[in-house]
Amino acid sequence: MTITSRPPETTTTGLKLDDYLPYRLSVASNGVSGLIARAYEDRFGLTIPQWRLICVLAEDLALSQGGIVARTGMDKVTVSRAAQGLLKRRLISRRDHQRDGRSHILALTQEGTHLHSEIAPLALAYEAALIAGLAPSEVALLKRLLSRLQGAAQALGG
Amino acid sequence: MTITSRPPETTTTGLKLDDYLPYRLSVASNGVSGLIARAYEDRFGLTIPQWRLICVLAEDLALSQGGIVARTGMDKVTVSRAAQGLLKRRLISRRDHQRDGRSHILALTQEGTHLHSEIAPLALAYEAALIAGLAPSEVALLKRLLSRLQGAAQALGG
DNA sequence: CACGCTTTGTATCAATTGCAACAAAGTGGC
DNA sequence: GCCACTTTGTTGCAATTGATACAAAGCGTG
Repeated sequence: MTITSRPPETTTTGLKLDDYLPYRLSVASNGVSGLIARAYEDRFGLTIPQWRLICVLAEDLALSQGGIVARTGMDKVTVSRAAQGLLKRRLISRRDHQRDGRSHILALTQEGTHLHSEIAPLALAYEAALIAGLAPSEVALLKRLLSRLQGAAQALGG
Repeated sequence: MTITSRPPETTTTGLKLDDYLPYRLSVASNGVSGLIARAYEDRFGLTIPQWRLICVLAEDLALSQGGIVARTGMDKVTVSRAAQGLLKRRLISRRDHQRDGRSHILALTQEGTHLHSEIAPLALAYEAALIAGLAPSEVALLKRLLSRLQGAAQALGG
C-alpha cells in the first residue's frame, strides 16, 4: 500500500527506496505476476511456466525443450518440469527427434490448442485491464524501456 | 537471448508472448533483480529483503516490523527473517516498544548505517548503468507507468 | 571404431518462499 | 475485571526454485 506519510529523512546518500528503479520494477512485476499466476492456477490449474510453454508452442508449433529455453530464457529444469506436467494432462505431445535420440519435439495436442484458445482471451483481457487508461504510445514506450533494461542487465551481469 | 528469427505464426488469437506485457515485465524484472541480488550477496552477504530493510531504516530511522510491512508490502515472515539475520550481524538493533509488549522497534546500528552508506553508491551506480542512454523524462515516465501497473494489479486482484 | 568432448534432458539437493497455525499481548463490551 | 476478538511476530510445513551432478546420446579427431 505504501500509505504512510514519510516525514524524516536522514540519508545523505540520495538513495530513496520508493524512487529506486530496481525496487519499483520488482514490486510492480510481483504484483502483476501474482495476479496472473493466481488466475491461471485457479481457473485452469496451470503454473506460469506451463502457461509459457503453451504460448510458445502455440506460436512456434513445435520445439525441443532446448529450443524453448533459447526462446524464453527459462531455466532448462523449469522447462523440463513444466513439460512433464503438461504431458500428464495430455496438453502437449512428445515425438522423438529423428536425428537426435536425446531430444524430443514438443507440440500442442488438440486439447492443448483448445485450452490455449480458451485462455488467450482472458490473458489479453488482463493485459487490457492493466493498461487501461494508458495511451498506446505510452505502452509502446514502456515495452521498449523494459527491453532496454533487460538488455542492460544482461550486459552487466549475465 | 531470444535470438531466433520467428517464421511461422499459427495464432488466430493475437497473443504473442514477446509482446505480452506481463511477460515482458517479468523477464525484465527477473533480469534486473538477479543482477542486483548477486551483487549484494557476493559483496556484502545481504539478501534482497535484508537490503530493503536497511534502506527503509536508513530513510525512516526506526520502525516496527509491522511498519516495515506497511511501508514495503513485503510479507511479514520475510521481514521477520530478514530482521533476524541483520540482528545476528548487529546491523540493526531492537528495542522494546514501551506501550506494546509484542512489538519491537528496529533501527540501524552504527555499523548498519555505515554499511548502508557503503552500499548506496553501488546501488545508485547500478541504477545509473541500467538507465544509461535513457532520457530523464523517459525514466520518469517509466516509473509512473510502473506505479500505474502496480496499482491496477492490486485493484484487480487484492 | 575408439576415445574424449559437447549437448540434451532428468534427478538430487539445499535454499527460499509464503501460507497457516500458533503464542503472547492488547482492546473492548458487558 | 472477565471473556471474546484483534494484532504482532515467530514457527512449522509444504511447494517452488535453481545449481549441481548425472545418464544418455551425438560429434569429431585420429
